[in-house]
Amino acid sequence: MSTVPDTPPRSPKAEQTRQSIIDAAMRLFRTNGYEKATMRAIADEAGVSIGNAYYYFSSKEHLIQAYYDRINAEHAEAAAAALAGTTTFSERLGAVLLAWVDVAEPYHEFAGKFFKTAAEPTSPLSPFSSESEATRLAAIDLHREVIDGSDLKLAKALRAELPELLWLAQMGVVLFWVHDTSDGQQRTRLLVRQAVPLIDRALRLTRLPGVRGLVDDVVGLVRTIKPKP
Amino acid sequence: MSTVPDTPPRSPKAEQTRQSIIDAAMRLFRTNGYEKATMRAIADEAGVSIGNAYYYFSSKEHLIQAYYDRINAEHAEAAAAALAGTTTFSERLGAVLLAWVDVAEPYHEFAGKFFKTAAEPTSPLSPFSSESEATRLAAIDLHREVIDGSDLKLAKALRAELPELLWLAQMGVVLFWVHDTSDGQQRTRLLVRQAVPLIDRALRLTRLPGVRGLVDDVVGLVRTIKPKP
DNA sequence: ACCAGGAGTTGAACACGTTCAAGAAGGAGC
DNA sequence: GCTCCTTCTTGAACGTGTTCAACTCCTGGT
Repeated sequence: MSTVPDTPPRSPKAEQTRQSIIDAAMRLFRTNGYEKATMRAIADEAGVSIGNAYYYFSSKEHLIQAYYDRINAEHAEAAAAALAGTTTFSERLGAVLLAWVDVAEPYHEFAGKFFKTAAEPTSPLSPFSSESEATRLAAIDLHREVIDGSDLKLAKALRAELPELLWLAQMGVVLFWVHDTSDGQQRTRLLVRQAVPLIDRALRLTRLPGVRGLVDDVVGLVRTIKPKP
Repeated sequence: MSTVPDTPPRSPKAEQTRQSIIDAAMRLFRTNGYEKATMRAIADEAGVSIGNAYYYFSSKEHLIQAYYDRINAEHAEAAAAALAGTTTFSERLGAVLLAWVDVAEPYHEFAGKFFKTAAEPTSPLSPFSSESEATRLAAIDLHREVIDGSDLKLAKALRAELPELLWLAQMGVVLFWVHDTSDGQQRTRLLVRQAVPLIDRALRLTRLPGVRGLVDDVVGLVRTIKPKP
């Protein structure tokens, strides 16, 4: 769930300091927003020196990662709860996506700033970066669970790639969400509610004679394009 | 084509200074990269003071806009040339997308920095922003031309929305491209070459009995979700 | 010619993220 | 106790993007 710490914890004391810095950062991000929460202010709030904050987190961006992890952890929990008792694919996918919108809602205000940072390919916060691999794989696994616990019948090849594709779709939802200025991000919820049944129908169509070959080729393309061999 | 300048030009002299700053920035971005090209260095190269550079461009990010405009202008030209003489949809779409990759190649190194700026929803550089509407509409029109000049036969509703959807696909290519670290962005070119025929096939499948209803609903969803009325 | 007022220009100053040389604290082996 | 080494901690200092009060220059009106 949690990504690899910047520096491996050595003593309990050190781990405690590490946590207090994260807590301070969380508090200030929430109350003051991203820009106002300077490294000096965070270090101050945590009762340590600036240099010490940098001893544990090699950059401000790395500090934000803790924030990301928290959202992801909350989502994993909320999604698990929402998945319990649902069996249809539509219900399950919708539950997971809407759970994310719910969990992320309090963070929407600064989400733009976070997004900006995460968008840069070299940033450790990028959803495609190696630093966030653990988080990414966990999220993909969640979608695998969505599929496995459902009634969906698919060709083996597609079934194998689908979790990653659904995760990509989720990233699309996030992109839409970040730009969504509607009250309570209603438009994003509308998008999810309407798109999910369509995805369901589309997936069930993949077994159609004329469509099948195309799907195989799409899967082949995905495999060609995916991360380095 | 060109977006609104940060400050409206007053005197010819001022416009000249403005241009010399852009030129200096271009030169330093190319030779030194984004971070090394400091505002002080740019101002120095342009023969003006730091404060003066900020008089014309309210931030370093705003300087990038000039780059954005240049890429778009070059692409429009290259795409028009590449489209001449092609008739099949695959050829035409591929030509436009590959032309973009070609045009953008020299800028790939610091594209991540540009992307970071453009990712923030409130940024005028965001491809979804109202400030970049003119550029966006021009790009969408380019895709309309791709379709209109081709042999593709589609339902009217889909045909109407397709240019925007293709533009969205192009944004997806850009996203992939930004993260593509392969030599000369070969992987992006591979993606385009392989994905284009698949898009072609998928579009031709939309007339299939079982698929048709789904496509109609997707078009309906797109219309529901699109920008505010 | 003069003036008023806006356009254009300047560089010192500010706050920020980050680095680093220096030191303090802690523990393992003796 | 002492020594040595690693872990942990410090704050001054650096370079950056950006701001701003003050300045000069230019232009139109009289």
